[in-house]
Amino acid sequence: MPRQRPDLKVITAVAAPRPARAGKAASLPLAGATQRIVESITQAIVARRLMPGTKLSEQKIADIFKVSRTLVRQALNQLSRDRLVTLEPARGAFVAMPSVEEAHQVFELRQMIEGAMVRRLCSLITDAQIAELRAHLEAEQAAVARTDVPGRTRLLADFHVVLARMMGNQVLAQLLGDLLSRSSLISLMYQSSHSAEASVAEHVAIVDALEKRDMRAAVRLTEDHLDQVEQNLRLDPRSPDLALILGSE
Amino acid sequence: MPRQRPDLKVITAVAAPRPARAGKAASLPLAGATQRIVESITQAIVARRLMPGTKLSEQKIADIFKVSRTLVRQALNQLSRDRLVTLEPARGAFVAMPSVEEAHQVFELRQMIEGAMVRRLCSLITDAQIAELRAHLEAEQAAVARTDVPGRTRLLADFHVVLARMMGNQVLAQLLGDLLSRSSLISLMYQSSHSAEASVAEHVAIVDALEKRDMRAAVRLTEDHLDQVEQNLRLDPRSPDLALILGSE
DNA sequence: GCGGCTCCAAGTGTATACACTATAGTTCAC
DNA sequence: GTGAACTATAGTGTATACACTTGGAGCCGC
Repeated sequence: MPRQRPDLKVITAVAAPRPARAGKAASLPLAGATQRIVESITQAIVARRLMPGTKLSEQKIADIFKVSRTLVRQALNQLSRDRLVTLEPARGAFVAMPSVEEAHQVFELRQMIEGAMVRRLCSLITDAQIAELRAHLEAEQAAVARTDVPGRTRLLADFHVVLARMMGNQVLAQLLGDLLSRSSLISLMYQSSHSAEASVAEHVAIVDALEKRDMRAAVRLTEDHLDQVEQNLRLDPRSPDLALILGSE
Repeated sequence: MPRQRPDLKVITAVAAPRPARAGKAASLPLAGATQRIVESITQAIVARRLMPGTKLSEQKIADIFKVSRTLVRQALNQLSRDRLVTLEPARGAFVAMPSVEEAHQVFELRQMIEGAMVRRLCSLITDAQIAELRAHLEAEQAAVARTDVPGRTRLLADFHVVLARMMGNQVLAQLLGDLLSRSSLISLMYQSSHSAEASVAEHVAIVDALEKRDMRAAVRLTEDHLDQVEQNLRLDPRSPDLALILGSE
């Protein structure tokens, strides 16, 4: 059972050996090394390879990435601001364990933002963008059909980011990206029972409403979708995840 | 003319000489020293004591706060994530100079979030909270009356944070706090011509609508208010702020 | 035998040292 | 005299060293 203890090897130290950046600073690799670590750990958390509560030892991570603790600390600080890891003074960094309250607040905020987003999108969206969404939905369905769990998880989250990008608002897109990472961690904490099929169906309904430019319906469907996702988390009883808390050492 | 070159002394290195923290960790001074630096610089920017484009030399800041560059770098990294400072590789940290595009996106996002916030607040707000808002409005009016520019600027921004806090959603409150810091920097960049009196009047109108639980009006007034603030920025022509760009060295 | 204390190891928090990049000042060639 | 190349300096980027806190194993006292 090679999955017993959540070992840090799961971080995988990124496959891409530095894309040799085309011109000078292609997109925004401002702090190359640190950013690579942040993205690897973020990926590991979102892809459910790092469990909440797992300790992130600075030296171990430094060894994995072949850098000094300095850069690892920078990365952990960034992740701490994203609320994906918690820093306990003089104790170390741990994969965050969002509280029930925090989970609720994140979903409430998403509902507010995505509701407003879809409302505006109804007036702005182009036919080409509708087509892009349809293509995305097909990818979702395909991933569900072949029971590609990591792929479908990513695609289901990406749907929301794609919508954000269509607003042409980078500030919004980045914010929603952060919230989705947090949501992913929350779903892992409180094992979601919301079936992937249902999510896909709800996404389809939203796109249908967008295509018809039915603002009222699109907003309602978006809010309902997020309600569904939240309602299907196991937050109600006081069984926040005993197995996780105890299992994480 | 002691205001010629934007010297870093304006940071003022915080007055409180370490409150000797009562018990052990009073509220949440997780990373005491670093956080102190972040807050001092944030305050300096929001209070318009640091101009956009000002270089933030690591060693100078380290000397001011009597710490090593290590902690200063941590602070600058955090500020960079808040988009209050820009890090240029191998060149240093500078107070951010948000683009016109970014300014627009920030205000659009605020409109989405605050609109949704006020909509929900209409159903949730209590009479006591209305009273609290009235008290805040009086403070705003008082600051305007005595032409207390720093005070009124802070109070006008705080109004929005107070609304966020009334939602009882800390994630929302922190996000809006960050967006308001960015907005403050934007207002400084593109010298707002929106009079403080007008802002106060618009705030009053919003509270009036909240008191009547008139959801439609409250949302519209909130969105209009943010439109007004944005429209009164000098973004339209291509005079982004030549004086600032050239004046900042 | 059980509870508390002391001492030790592991790991974080901060400071310092060193390498390398960018900028400005100077010099040289044309 | 102007412009380009070179050099020197200042400042950032990363690594390493050291101080201190935490958690635990072992020991002693009760």
